[in-house]
Amino acid sequence: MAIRERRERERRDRERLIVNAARELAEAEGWDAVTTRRLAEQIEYSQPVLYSHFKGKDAIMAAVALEGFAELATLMRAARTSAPDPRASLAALAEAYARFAETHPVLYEAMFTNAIELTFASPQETPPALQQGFGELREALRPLTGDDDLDANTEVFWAALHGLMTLTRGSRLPAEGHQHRLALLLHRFGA
Amino acid sequence: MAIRERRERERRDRERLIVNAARELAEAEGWDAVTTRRLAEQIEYSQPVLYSHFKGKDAIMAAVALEGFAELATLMRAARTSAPDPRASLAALAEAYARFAETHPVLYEAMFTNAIELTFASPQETPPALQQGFGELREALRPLTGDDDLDANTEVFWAALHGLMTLTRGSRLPAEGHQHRLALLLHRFGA
DNA sequence: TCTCGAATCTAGCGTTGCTAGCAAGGAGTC
DNA sequence: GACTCCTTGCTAGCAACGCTAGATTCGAGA
Repeated sequence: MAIRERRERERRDRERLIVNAARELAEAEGWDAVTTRRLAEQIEYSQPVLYSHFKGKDAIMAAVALEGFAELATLMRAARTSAPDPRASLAALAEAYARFAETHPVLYEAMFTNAIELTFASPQETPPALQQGFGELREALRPLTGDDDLDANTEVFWAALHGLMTLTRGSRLPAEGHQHRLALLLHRFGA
Repeated sequence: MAIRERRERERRDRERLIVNAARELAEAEGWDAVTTRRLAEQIEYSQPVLYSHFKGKDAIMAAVALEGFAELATLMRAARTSAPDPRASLAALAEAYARFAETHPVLYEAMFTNAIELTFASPQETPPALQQGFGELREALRPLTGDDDLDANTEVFWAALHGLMTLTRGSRLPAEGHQHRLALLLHRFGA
């Protein structure tokens, strides 16, 4: 009985080990450096062990992405709730979002560019961390845009934020005017 | 003398052959299916020939992307100039942009998600087709936002448009409310 | 007709994600 | 306490990838 529990615990630990190794490797050298061989070496197990935990490399990346969603949601919540008024609230949230994308580019990439494994915009299947993140955005916008079309407005604001970050990261936009662009966007949404 | 010219002409033809094959293959089966082996087979030459034309696979994708920028710029110009007034102009342009991203998802991916080879936002190095596309957006916005911060406003509008398209394409946003979100964005920018 | 250089191919390197099939070792049964 | 059996993890290898070195063919110019 207790043996089974120990095994399950060890298994969970090893799964965390894999996800952590993948994240660290990606943050240090980019996703291209995250190969199944290097991951296996890192966790000191053989390659096939990875496949007893995850369906494939994509699933490992999805697990890392999920971690990212949870962290982003926490950051957004903190930013939103610690601001004195609705305008500052939205500004702080956008700032937190931007900072997250800047300081964790590799994580952001896994969350929004790769990893199509995760389901979005479906109340049943969308991971809670993702729904929570969207919820933070929505609640920050509510006082400024009203309840009409709140979801759609949230989606548009999020898309704009996301567009700014991806285009800047891929040097499609100069890093220079970043803060200014963020301010313009906030202005358009009433903050 | 004339022999040299013929050779150069044949070489250009073959380069076009490569780019066309890459684009067709990508549009038919996605970028993952575009391998140097399949490309070589398609153009009925051996693999190394590809490398006498392009530095590598990335450069071939960049060439396809460049084609996409030219087509997108043309479409945007047509949309912008054929509308009766500034508001309709911006709406038509956004509509054209969205339709392009929807009907050429693979091309759009090469232009904005992959292919970091191209230089953006640099007057000297940025390809003309790209500058022209940005120019269309700017001129469509000018009557509505004024000349203050026109470039930055254009960048924000473009980022929002881009964000909407990428998030929708990766099913991060439901396909359902797409038109509605587009309308909301236009409304925020005065159209 | 011969020579030389350019153009093109064959063959192969190192790496990738992933898997089949074998060996070890502990859990449960008599 | 000995014996199955099943789980667990490993070794080895497959097919495919981007890319390149070196051999080979072929045609232009002397």
